[in-house]
Amino acid sequence: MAFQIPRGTQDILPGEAEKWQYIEQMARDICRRYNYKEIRTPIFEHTELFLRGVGDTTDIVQKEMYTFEDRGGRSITLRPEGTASVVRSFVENKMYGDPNQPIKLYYVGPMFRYERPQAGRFRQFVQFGVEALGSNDPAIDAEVIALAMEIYQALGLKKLKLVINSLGDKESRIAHREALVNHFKGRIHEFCEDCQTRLEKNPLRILDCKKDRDHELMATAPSIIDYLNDESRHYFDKVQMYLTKLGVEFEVDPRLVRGLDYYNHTAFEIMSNAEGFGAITTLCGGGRYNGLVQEIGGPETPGIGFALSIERLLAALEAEGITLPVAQGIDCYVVALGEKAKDESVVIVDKLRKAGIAAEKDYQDRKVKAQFKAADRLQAKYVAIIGDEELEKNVINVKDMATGEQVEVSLDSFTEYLREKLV
RNA sequence: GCGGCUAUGGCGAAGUGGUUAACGCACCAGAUUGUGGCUCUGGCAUGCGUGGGUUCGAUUCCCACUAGUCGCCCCA
Repeated sequence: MAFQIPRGTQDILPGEAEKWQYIEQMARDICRRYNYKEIRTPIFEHTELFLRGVGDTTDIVQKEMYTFEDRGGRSITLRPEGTASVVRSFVENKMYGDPNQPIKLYYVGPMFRYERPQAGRFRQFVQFGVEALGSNDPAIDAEVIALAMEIYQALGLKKLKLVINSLGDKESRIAHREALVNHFKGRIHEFCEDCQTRLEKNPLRILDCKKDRDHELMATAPSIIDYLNDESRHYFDKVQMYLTKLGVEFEVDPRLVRGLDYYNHTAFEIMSNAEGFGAITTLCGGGRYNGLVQEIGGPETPGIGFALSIERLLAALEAEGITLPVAQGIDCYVVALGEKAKDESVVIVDKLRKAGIAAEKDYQDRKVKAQFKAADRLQAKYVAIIGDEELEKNVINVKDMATGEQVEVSLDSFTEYLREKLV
């Protein structure tokens, strides 16, 4: 093959693209009802934004960002996620000055990560996300979570699990981190190499380790929940209270963590329980990031949001055997016989189309039989047959493909006739 | 960045170190010179991911590359 699609990317072909449209439309509609407005930001940003937003401490940034130099020598990065850009725009456009607080935004679009493709992971993938900036009310946390759940439920997914946790505020996090380090420090040599580096870099991640899962120190490790100060505890309680009031079922998982410093308080993930879903079960991740706006150069502004991948959403739908109600067939296929009729058929389909009817005709010079087959393949509800006989009488034969019934209709009233039939 | 497995027509899938590379689906044509979904008949890969190498000869053996897939690392 001469050309191949770049690694980790995919073509979304007709048949598949309709599902994307359906999902995006559903998400947009839910956002409209929750009063979240769309924001469109560029697909690339100055690398510095992500270094700041995501944190350059980890080697992830070096390893997994799609970074390159443009012709002007600037370091550019294809956005790996949506939040940094949204916050940048929030600050740059001074949305913090808008009287309509909180600012509630959503976005859909491609994101890029330079990683080895595997199940549910691509180099270009599409995320849908929302961000609510400017409110410190636990009710907005619950709202954001409920919105995410509603998207999945509206699409018919049943096998969902919502887990939430609180990372507390800075004070709580520091206390917890210290406790973790003390807990593992003495016997860290009993753990895997990764965990030994994690102790320094990110002790929270030790709790996630698959290899050392059964180590006795794991079960007794200090839980963040026990280190929440009164304010954080209270905040978390309120979030749970609101979720319960909203009828959103959840599970508290103290092991659910977020690596970056500006994350605090609420963290949540929505996972799929569906069988045969593979190693990756997380569909959606979100949390509160009260430090981020300031980090990006804006005034101290609280924020919370989530992002979900459409690819994984589709995989979850597949795993649950859900078929989206996407329209496929056309309304009418016009079969033409003979030169004159063929010329006339061009005008006939045009009339149908302008009347709002999805119509198609043959362009391959096929015989009648083949034209019918084509109509069948296109799942045409009706086939209209026009030939010399019909032309002479100024009529057209209309066949209902489901029943096989065929009636003769005057050419003048044909469009109207079909329109009534299709209602 | 690391490891396992894989790569044959539009799709699925057999196969062999040596004349014409099974079969199924789809598609096209005919049986039915103006009517689909069923049936029958016929057609449809100068080539077996790409590039090298071994060999008298490779789709089949070896190497590299590319891609897919599963997993590791990590997951903002």
